[in-house]
Amino acid sequence: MLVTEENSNVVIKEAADFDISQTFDCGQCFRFERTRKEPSSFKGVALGREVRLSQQGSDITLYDMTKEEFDELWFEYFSLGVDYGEIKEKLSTDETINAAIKAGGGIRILKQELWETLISFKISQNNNIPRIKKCIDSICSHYGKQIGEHAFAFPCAEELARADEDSLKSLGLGYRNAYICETVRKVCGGDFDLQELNCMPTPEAREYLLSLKGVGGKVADCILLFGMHRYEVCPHDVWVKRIFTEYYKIADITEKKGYALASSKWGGYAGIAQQYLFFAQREGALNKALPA
DNA sequence: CCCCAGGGTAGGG
DNA sequence: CCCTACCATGGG
Repeated sequence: MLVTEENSNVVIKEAADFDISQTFDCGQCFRFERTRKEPSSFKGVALGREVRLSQQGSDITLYDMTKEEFDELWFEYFSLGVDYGEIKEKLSTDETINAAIKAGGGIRILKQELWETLISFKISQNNNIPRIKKCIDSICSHYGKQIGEHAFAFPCAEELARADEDSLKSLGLGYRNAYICETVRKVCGGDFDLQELNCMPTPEAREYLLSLKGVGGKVADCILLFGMHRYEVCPHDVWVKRIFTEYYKIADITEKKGYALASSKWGGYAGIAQQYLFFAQREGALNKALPA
């Protein structure tokens, strides 16, 4: 991988194990939209900034960016210091996961902001991805700082606290509105500390997250994986349940059984395995795979 | 009218 | 520990 600055853009050459389409379409983030199919191009907001990027082969261009900014923010955001080749090799233990890696091996787990991840995945419960995106966009355009002509940053807790519950509810959050308001109050009042959360060992961090209304096991795991890079955490969602049942022939999957199975099969990278499987299953790429 | 969506809560065994 | 009704909202 070689990173250079050319004509006010940053260019990553020969980026290994990185496909921006797979990375943005695997359901880990909700604020990037495709602008062109070929070459694959995306536009979105992260870390309080509007980003445009495109990919041709293994080369990726980030527009209107300096090398300094890339080094400071985006190298970590895209997890470019993580060796996914090595991870995939360790995960490659049966036909099903191999098929998933073949389909989504360019996924990188982004290092998203913890606060945004927390609120975003509270919204995700019993909801679909297009509508989750719509809710988050609406929250940002109403309460976030404007950072571009049509771009708004994700609002911090204090900014969200200015919204009364009725105004927030009008954004289509449904019953999740009350959960979000409670978390906003706790964070603003110092009763929930994100810095502290970030420093906790994973089991304690999970328990701490579960103390928030509207955060159950699955949402907590998404926050641990996508906002804190706890790669051993395997979010136990409906798609993974189906995969365990259909391809690994485990009947009556409960949350507990799912965690135990994921941990024994994929160990410290169970969360990354889950991303490959989730993506591949949604793309229909597991159909031809043999049962494990 | 139904079902589903990257589920969680409350309440009961 | 497990099971279930219910929870707003929108799309198919």
